Amino acid sequence: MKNNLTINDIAEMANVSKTTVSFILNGKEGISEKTRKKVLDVIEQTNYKPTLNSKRLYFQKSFTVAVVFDKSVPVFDNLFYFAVMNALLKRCMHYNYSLIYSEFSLVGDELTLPDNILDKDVDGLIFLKDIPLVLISKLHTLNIPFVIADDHSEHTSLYTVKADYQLAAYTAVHYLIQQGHRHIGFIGNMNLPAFYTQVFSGYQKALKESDLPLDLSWFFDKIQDRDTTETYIGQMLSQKELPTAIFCMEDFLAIELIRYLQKQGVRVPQDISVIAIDDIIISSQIYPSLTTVAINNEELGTYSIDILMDLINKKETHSITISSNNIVVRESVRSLI
Amino acid sequence: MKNNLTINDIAEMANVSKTTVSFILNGKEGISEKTRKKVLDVIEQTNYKPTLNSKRLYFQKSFTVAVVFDKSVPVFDNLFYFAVMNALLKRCMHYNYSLIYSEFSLVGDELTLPDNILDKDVDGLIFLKDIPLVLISKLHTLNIPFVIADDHSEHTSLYTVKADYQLAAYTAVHYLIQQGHRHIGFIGNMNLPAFYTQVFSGYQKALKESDLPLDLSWFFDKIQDRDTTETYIGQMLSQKELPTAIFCMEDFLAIELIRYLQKQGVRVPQDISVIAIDDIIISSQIYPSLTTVAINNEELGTYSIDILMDLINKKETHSITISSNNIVVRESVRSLI
DNA sequence: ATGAAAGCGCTAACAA
DNA sequence: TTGTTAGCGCTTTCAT
Repeated sequence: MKNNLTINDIAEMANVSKTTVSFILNGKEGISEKTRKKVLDVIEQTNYKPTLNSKRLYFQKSFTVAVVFDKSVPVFDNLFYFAVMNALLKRCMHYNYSLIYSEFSLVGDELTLPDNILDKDVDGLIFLKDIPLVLISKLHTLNIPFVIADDHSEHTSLYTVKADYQLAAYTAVHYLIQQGHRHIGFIGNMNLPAFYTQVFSGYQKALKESDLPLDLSWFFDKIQDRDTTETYIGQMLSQKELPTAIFCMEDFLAIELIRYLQKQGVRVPQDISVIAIDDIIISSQIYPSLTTVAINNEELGTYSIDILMDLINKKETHSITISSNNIVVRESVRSLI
Repeated sequence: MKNNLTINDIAEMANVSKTTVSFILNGKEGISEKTRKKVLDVIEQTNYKPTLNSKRLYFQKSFTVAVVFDKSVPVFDNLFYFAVMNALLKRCMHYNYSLIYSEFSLVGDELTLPDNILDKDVDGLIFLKDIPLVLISKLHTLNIPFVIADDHSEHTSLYTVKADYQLAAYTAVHYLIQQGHRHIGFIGNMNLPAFYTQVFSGYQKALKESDLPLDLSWFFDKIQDRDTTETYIGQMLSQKELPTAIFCMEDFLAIELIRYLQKQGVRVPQDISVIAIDDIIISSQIYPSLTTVAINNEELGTYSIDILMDLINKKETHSITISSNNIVVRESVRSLI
């Protein structure tokens, strides 16, 4: 039961040269059916598997890509991206690539990348969500191909897979209006300006379409963390008139909002409806479960790898934006009609 | 700016042999300070990095380990393990190993493993949670080292890192008793018999210690999925007398329980307190946030890699059980005293 | 249609 | 203390 058969062993056993074996393994032309069968028989019997390490050396490639998380982002905020990872993995397997799990950090202006990236021991990188400029330029000097999945920036020189968040926001707010809501609040943050702009524009478009005004007393776009969330929600709840529904830029904001409303004795959706964008794992697990616009993380992952493979193989390729109007109706929105 | 410097280039530039360069790179003895400095200068100037691919071939190792998820387990149930992954990654980097993200599936008796495992393109594997017997024997015939993190089985021949769930359960229930609870329900499942046994024993021990009886009308250990959860909780709520607190085997059961109780208008913790084991990410995000016994996923990950490295390097090693009595007090338990 | 031989970038036994 | 040399297991060019 020796397990370390090499191509030489197979060649010997089949009475051919290793070139022949190699040709057969790689499906090349110019081998007679007879020898092909003979060799394949030996391979079958011995259960021989060529090792990748020789190929890696010969081709100067590692046949791995890394998905690189931002270490400074709390794991909770990354929930959305864990779903993407499964799509990445699936697509990598399709290309016979391995997917390595990795992370970078940027504290102050101190950028840290793992050794396997610095040593160029990966053929390409996938980032999730916008990445800082210093990282982009570092990657350019390293000359390593990368794709940003769920990018929100407006860089046109990068390879990205984006979701259409304007459409997603429009879809969410339009749904609220359909359900009879006329007083619709907004909760968001401006951490990612381009993202904010898209979402706000979708929100605004839906309001305008139905001749609804934008009421600033229910409009909070400077949420930073849990504390500011509480402060702003507190402010909103102290108004004489409350919105009947609140649109949140991201599920995780909505989850915090719901948590806070419940804490204050406000019932969701009886008193206030809540809707958001993303459809992260836990949105279906909280009470009330969250009505939201799903972002197709399967597509996000699949296209990212496709583009990255094109880059690795020096093929022509291009960025993609996926449509995002798939509303997932759950319990957090009440119908007023 | 040619990027593909090899050890030969460095040797040439420093006027030494590549052996010398190799020795210096690997910190071997027997090189004069003078040449060492000379070579290191060249390396510094050129920013030369040896590529791993040659080493991989020479050492017949890939310098990667894979963390292998069970594909059939819903992502939500894996939330606990995503936290472990960060510890795995950190420890892998410490050993200069890459961590590849991977999965297996077992449908019926059809076991599927990814090619990079079958081709032995990883040096070792980490599994999270108990794995099926067919997989264990497959791994043995493949002759690939593996460690099971958070195993609950009683196999003594495997390398595992376990948490002390008996202690965790005892800690949780003891805490409830300390808070004045005398009527404590139990919700769990028997999917993993050994796990169940441990947890039940901890629950029982805490009750017995305070001379509290085990009331079977509040005892449900056959939870399967959401539907059975609802059924059983329904049964429990229809009793004339209710427990003041419920202990759940896992956070995710507790989260479902809370969701269901709220749906029925039962307030947590005013009407019923809830406590569990795990401390998954979302337990702090729901309302009320969940009081639970944390399992130290940092240790779980770190020790798993340590053991795996010992196995890979053919060093003597042994399984570990980590202590687990760290209670995280949040909002879901009410004090009765 | 098949084989001989060189080489990918390292490590390490052996020689000097 | 340093250099020469032979691999590690593949792919591929060039002969035959």
